[in-house]
Amino acid sequence: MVSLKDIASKCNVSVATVSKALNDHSDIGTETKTRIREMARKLGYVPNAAAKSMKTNRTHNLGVLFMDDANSGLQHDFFASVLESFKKEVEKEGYDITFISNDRTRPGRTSYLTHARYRRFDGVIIANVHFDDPEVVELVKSDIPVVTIDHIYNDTTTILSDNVDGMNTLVDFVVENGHKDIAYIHGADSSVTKARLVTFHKRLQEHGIEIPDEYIAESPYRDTHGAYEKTLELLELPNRPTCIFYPDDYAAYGGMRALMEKGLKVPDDVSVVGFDGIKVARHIRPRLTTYRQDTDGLGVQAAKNLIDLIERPKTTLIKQIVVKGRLLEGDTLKKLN
Amino acid sequence: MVSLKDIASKCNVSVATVSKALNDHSDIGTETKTRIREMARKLGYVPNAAAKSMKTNRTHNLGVLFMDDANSGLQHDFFASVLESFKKEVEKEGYDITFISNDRTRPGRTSYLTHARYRRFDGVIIANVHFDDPEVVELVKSDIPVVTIDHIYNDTTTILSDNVDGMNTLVDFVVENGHKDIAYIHGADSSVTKARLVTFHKRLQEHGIEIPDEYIAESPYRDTHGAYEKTLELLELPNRPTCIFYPDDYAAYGGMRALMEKGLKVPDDVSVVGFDGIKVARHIRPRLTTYRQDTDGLGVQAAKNLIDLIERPKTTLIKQIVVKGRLLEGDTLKKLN
DNA sequence: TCAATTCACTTAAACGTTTGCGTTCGTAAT
DNA sequence: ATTACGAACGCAAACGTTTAAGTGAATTGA
Repeated sequence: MVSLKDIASKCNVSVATVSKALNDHSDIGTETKTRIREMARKLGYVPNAAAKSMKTNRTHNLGVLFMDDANSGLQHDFFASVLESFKKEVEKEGYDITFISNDRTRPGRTSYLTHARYRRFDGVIIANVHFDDPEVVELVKSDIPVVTIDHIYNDTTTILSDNVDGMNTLVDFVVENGHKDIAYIHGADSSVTKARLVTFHKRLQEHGIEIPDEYIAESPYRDTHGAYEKTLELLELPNRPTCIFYPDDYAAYGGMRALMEKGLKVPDDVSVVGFDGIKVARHIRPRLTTYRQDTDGLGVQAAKNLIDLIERPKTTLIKQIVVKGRLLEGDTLKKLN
Repeated sequence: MVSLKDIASKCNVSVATVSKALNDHSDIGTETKTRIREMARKLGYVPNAAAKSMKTNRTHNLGVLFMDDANSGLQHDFFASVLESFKKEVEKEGYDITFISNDRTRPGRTSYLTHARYRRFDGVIIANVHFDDPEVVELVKSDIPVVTIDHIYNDTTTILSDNVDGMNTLVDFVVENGHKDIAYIHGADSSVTKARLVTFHKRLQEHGIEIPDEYIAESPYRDTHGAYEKTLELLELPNRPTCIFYPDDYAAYGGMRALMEKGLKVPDDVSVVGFDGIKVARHIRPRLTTYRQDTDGLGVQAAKNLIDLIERPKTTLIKQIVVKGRLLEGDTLKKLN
């Protein structure tokens, strides 16, 4: 690998001069600069990120931490989408991204924070984790700039998908279409779930609609089988709901399977509503009626804010940023009026 | 950040001794070792990857290059799955992964190879790119260990999904079920497409089945709309096929939409066969009959081989590794006999 | 008892950068 | 003719490691 030293000796100047020339410092003559740059190009010089980072204390590398229950990792549509747009956005500013390994079982592994320190990440984005995991908390509380997705910590910038708006939008839409008997299979306990569940009840109450307790059930996110089973239970009820909300689109497909097996048509017999707006859902019939989270917006906001936190710490304040999504009208909701 | 120097002065030993103690060299006394390690722990010492890599010329960081036509990036199911298992596998050996940025439009961007050199990746995995892109070729031809997915270069280790076996399996299955009029909407030109297409014709010929040219059409991978349109064209034919092969599962869903809109039932009127076995397909009814590529196997093989190439260059040879998938029997193929 | 060996540690150089400070020199101002 | 100054460049230290070679003391062997 050719280094500054090689260029220096070829050009009969000092290493310092080469460094300054390549970094366009003002105290190097124009003629010398071009001479040096020519030589650098000719020799195929590539700077060494490691050496540079030792002096500058900046790596231009960001850590990514994510890990969900199902261990689906990159196959998690929502997260993959957010990460993809995050990646594109930070690349514009010259940052790379590296995963913080999350294999908790490996012997000799290090904590998330230690891993982040080892690589000297300039900042970290966290999503889809157990936010009360002590290791996650340790990382969040550290001096490393952090942005979280969909979970609020004190003193940490968070990008939130607008779950309140999402649920309000869906409830309004469903009620406008004449539904009153609405069941909700919600996800496992978390701040996201709570926001949606509370909003669900609140908005329906505002519409003057009472939801019996039997209409509320819990099933993990992205668990088609769980949703399938809970749906079957709902169908046993004496007063069957006319519409079922699911924690996410995957779960909705699981529920639809249960309905089909029971000989019920969607949406003629029972309407179905998802949450997420996963890409593939647009290509499958019947198209799912759901709330599409703005994963692009989430990723871009996360990127912009993390970079601000890193590059302009004094003028950047910790904040919560809410990103709205939008209703995706499909074919799984029957108009009752 | 606490460094070796800090530990050294606290322990009244030299920096070298600390380094050796932490790396468990044999020429340090047991008592000293434990004393030093205790202190390191107490001070919260974390090694500096950059400094280490400068001396060792190894970063334990691998580059990932991928980029498809649709720019879907991480949202590409097949690739995301392969990458996920690749990631888990390399993490076992203490490697991290960093994306090689592929934003070709950014001003001041560097080539893939330059980026890889800048970060001093120990190795690189390449998938889903334009393999004839000069920049990709440059990277492949470099001295950096490379493993490619689904594309063969000379002198490069490649992990291949078994497209021949996949197509044979599908053809056999379809023929066994009595189909003779089989159309194939294949993907855009590539080595993968060619392998599948050639096998398609060959195997059918072995079964004594002749496929008219009108039954063969082209539509890009993962393009539901393209598949939709091509399907409509197929349906205009005087002798309608009884079964249609698609380039991938997404395309198959696009095709099914066309069939539904024409009032045709799947599989009663027309059978549909996909290729990929994307996760979500298992949760949607009707379940798609398809060939599930072993993305886990591909990722693991890519990881193992890349690490071999890096760590044991003299005893590792360049090879092509074929990973078989398996038939995923769904509900979209009608038994005609 | 003395040389040879082993043990436990230190020295110092090196990896490739960046950067504050110093030096040299030609030119302009006094 | 002296002083002052800016332009252009070099010096050297520093970042945090690793490692070959060196050193001194204790142990061993004959």
